[in-house]
Amino acid sequence: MNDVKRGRGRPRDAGLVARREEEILAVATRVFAETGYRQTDVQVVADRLGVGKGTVYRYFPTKEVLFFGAVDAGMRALVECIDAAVSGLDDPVEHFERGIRSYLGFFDRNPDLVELLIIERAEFRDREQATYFVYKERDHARRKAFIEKGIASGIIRDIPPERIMNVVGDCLYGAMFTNHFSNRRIPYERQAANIMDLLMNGVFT
Amino acid sequence: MNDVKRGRGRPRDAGLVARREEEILAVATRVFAETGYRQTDVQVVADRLGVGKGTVYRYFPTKEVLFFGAVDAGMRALVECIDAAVSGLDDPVEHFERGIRSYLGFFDRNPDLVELLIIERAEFRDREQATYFVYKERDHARRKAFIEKGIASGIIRDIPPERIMNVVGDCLYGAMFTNHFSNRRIPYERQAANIMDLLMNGVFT
Amino acid sequence: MNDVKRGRGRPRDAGLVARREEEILAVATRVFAETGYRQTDVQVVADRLGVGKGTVYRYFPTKEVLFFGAVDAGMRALVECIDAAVSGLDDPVEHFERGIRSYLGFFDRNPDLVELLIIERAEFRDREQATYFVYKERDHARRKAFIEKGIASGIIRDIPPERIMNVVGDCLYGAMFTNHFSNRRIPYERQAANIMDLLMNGVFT
Amino acid sequence: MNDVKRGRGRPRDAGLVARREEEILAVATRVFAETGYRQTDVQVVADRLGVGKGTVYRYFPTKEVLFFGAVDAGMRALVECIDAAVSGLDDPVEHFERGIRSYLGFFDRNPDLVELLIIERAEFRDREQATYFVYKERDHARRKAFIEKGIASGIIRDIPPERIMNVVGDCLYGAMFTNHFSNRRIPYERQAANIMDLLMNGVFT
DNA sequence: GATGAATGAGGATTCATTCAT
DNA sequence: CATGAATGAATCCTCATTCAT
Repeated sequence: MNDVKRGRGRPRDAGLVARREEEILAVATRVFAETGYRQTDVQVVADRLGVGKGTVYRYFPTKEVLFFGAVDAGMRALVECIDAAVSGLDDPVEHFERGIRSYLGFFDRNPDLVELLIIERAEFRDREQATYFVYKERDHARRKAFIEKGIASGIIRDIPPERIMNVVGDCLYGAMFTNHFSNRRIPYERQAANIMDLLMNGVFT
Repeated sequence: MNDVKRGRGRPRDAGLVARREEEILAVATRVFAETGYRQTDVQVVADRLGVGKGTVYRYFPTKEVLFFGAVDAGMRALVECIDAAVSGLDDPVEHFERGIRSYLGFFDRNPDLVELLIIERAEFRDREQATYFVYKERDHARRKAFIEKGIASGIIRDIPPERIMNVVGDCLYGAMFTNHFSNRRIPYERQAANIMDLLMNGVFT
Repeated sequence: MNDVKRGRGRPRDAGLVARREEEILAVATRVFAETGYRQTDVQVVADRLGVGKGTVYRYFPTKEVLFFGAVDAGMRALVECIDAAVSGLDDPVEHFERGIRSYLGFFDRNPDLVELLIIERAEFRDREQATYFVYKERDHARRKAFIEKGIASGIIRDIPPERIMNVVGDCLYGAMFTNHFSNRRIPYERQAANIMDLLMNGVFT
Repeated sequence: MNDVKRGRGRPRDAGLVARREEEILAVATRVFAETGYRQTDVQVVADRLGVGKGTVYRYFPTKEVLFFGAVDAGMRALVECIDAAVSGLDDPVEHFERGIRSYLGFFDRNPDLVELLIIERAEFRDREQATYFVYKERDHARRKAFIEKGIASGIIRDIPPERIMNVVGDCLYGAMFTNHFSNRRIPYERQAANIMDLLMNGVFT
């Protein structure tokens, strides 16, 4: 942690800064999710942290940066969670289900992130791409390769991978929002199983 | 002073009121979708209509009422569109596909409503239920009966109707948002066909 | 009523106009007293009358004129009431008491006028003189002569008439406001008697 | 993050806050008295103070709070003034006169408070009790006891104390308003003497 | 004459951001 | 470094008045 050349004065403690940032982001996530973007007063974030407003501004130069910091932290955590869940799984079916389950489980435990995603789209209409889709795209190639491998091994039907990715992706995205918005209370494991059931067996006889 | 009923003076024109309301809602839908709720100045709506701000307030007493008027008009149109598309269809499979297709087609032609739905959820976090789900719930029994009939006639697999409704509903909701947010440009007829394909045949072999 | 030269068209019915004006003033008095000047919407006055807003404006060209019309009507009624009560009374003491009693009685029956007087002063700070004092001054000479006569006849103490007029006037003005503002519920006859008692016998032994 | 108590950063200066509040109230009193409540733009108060409008709102969260702050400060000062004038006086007659004189003197020096009292009643018609009467009532018992003592010692006539308090109270209240509204320019010492004269000797012979 | 549709000036309040202490 | 006092741009809504019908 101290490999960097010592400058003059008190050395920066990068770890401290990082910890502070995390604390702030955690509180900001809560407050934004509760109150919305516009309605959130940075003062409230500061109050909840027990620090002065100026301190928050020291770590995040604008409210917007603070907000996107929170969204980003949430999305990073989501990706980590899913990666951890599917890493090392060889069976495509199992991989599929674990991925779905961890996605739903994550949002079940982190409803604030759902709010943040909605808020982001509502407030920052003009951004090229919403953060969610940035992360989604980043992983696109990997997921595609996974599907192609499943097709090659004869486990997945030989149809355009994009078609599968789209439908499954939409289904999860929709489930995540619907769970949160309509207060639907299916345990996420069962919900994942239900989705898998339809993906395996279809709707019709 | 009590002969108001005689109808002296300028008569009220109920038709005028209705027409005005529609015009205003149409413009408001555009402006809210472009600008967001908070960022939208009612003055801008008035300007685009070429009327004074007071006039807008004559018809819609608050900005919030105006906004919900727009959302509601949009949802009513959606419901009408789908109803028209599936009315008189007996074959469950055809009914299913037509429903999906008209849903996707409607939002494809009315991207502003997608924005409005997002904005509503982001700004009016505390509402009991978002308008979309109010409308969805209103139709719940009918859709369920439809599925049950399909099961009874052996065309739809004999699994809990709710499970099908949830997965299909989430899939469409997710598709609608994803199309709009990630600027996905699949023709809606093909997208409907893709979804139907997976619902009929599943993902796996 | 028709002595004026007939003009062309339907002759003006001065009586009708006057009656209409009175009706409007009566309602306006109520509404202003209830709601205050600024907060009063002329539309509300019109609504309560069951006429269009334009009609009110036909009779009173501005809200301000309407308000002062109401105040003036009230003050005219007060003066009439007191005049009627004291006319023909020769005994100064009785005259005094009757005047006080009718003043208090009038405001007791017309609390709206109290509000109007307050409102006038609060809203029209810059007027040369509030209506109440215009009317008061108009009667000044007569009251002074009355006191002087009482002094001359040895019934009233020989002190400057102004002193008596001031103290008694202030006492009544204060009583009128205080009755209304602090919801004091002494019957006005008794209150008049109490005031007379102190004016006759003083406070101290 | 929890060491706020250590007092890092710019310390709060309680004295500064109090001083600021006083300054603001002083200016607000002037402006409200000049302009009225509704007509007063808080911006004007800020301008006269040479600060931003936001600063005024820092200290007084709404215009209404600001207004009542001004009224209250005025009434507090009145009470203090009278208390100081009569403290330590044993002779009831002297006490009486000093009280009256200091009341009239105070309002003579503080005409803005007269305006504020009127404005309060005109704008806040629906309040349980106007500030003036709140303060008056607060002192009721003390004044009553004073009168009763005077009666017991044979200096004040043995009549219901309330009667005396009412008449004298109304007389002062009316004098205060009348002085201000009709621009009456009697020196307050003489006015107090005049009132005392009538209270001692009555009007009639 | 009567009506009510249209207008737009006017004013309270919030809150992101800066910067002196 | 940390703080919080100060700022002012931004925006909703009301309502007197006008005038076409």
